[in-house]
Amino acid sequence: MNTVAPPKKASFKEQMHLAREEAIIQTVNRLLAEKGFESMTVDEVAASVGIAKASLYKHFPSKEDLAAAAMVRIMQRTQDMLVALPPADPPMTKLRAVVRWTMEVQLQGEMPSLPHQNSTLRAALMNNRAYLDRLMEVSDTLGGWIQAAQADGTMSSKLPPVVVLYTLFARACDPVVEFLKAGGLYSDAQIVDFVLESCFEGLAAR
Amino acid sequence: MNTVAPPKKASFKEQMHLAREEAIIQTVNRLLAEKGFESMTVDEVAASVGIAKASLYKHFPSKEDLAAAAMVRIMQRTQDMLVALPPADPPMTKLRAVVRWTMEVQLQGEMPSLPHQNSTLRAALMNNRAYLDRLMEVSDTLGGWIQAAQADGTMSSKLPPVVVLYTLFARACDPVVEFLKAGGLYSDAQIVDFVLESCFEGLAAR
DNA sequence: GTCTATACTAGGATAGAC
DNA sequence: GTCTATCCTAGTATAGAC
Repeated sequence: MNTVAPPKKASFKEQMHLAREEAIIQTVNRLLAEKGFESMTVDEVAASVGIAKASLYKHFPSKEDLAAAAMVRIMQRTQDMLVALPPADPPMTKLRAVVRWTMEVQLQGEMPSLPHQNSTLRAALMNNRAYLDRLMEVSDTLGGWIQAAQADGTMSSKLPPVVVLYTLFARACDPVVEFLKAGGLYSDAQIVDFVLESCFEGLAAR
Repeated sequence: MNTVAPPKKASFKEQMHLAREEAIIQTVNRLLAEKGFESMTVDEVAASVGIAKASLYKHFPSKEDLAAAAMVRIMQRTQDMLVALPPADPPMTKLRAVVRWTMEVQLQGEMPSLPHQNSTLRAALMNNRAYLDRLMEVSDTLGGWIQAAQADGTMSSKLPPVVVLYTLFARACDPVVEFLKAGGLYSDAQIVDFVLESCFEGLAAR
């Protein structure tokens, strides 16, 4: 008996494996948001997850891969958020919702900060297919909405779409959010509203 | 003879000393802009300046002090720029000029990036009187202009002045500039115009 | 105040037992 | 695939001669 491999048990084991990796990635994500790639240490990740450092390296072959996995995950979450938006909404409404969402993630301390120009992480990401694919799809989706919004007259046509795209991406790591949060004068909801206002309406009076 | 200390020679020596330190700070400034505090190494600084690492440590007692000196210098440059603006210009004009200047500095590769939340540099700066004094004076000057611009109706009054202040500061390290520069599609002048446009006029059509 | 040489430590990665 | 123990490089900082 039992000459046939039991698929359920294998699947269970695999699920445990994936759950563990998910826990790791979540921790890495938080630490990346908190201190950035360079200041985050693998010891710290291991301690925070509650496993030995060597075990971490069984899951991910390097610190860069560890961080890249977290970056892929946030990109995936972004993609999921995009497809969950009401398709019937006008493009400008969807773009505002996107920025709002990224700032909420940031306020939760779950938005990993951009790797710096020279970072080894940047290089790793530029060779990471999973990351680049998601980044490209997100860019395409947003790019389409930007062009549509410019076409229907709700978005300024003075800026090339790529400039708008980068400007929206930049809001995901806007230090203004962090500063206002640290100041403690305003609620999270107010901070989101302020940054949205400055982003879309501008600083000059209308 | 020569019982009186020769002030000229002492001054010359001191000037050499200051010139050397200025060269160091300039190098540090560039490296901070290029790679950030964590990725910048003291070896690299020493090599780039062309002196031995131990000599560096005669000038500055630690890597943090080294970086802090560069941060003080950029703050000083900012202060100097502010006082050089035509006093008769309307406040909104001056604020635009400030943002334009910070972006030009960034495009020159001379704008050190903000230290991350958890960075040891951040802690050092928060204990650095020279830095904090300059930061506060710059903030006060800009804050005054912001209130004046809101009062004369050229700047939106929907945002608290401190939010506007942080938003302007954030433009000094806006990743949009870096991205557009890396893209190579636009000239420096165009990049500056685009970011200024998005910052003051906003993304929504007017 | 500059150098060469070196001490010391943090931190990324691995060996090898279970 | 988890652990403990260890390796080893990179990088901050210092000693000591000139």
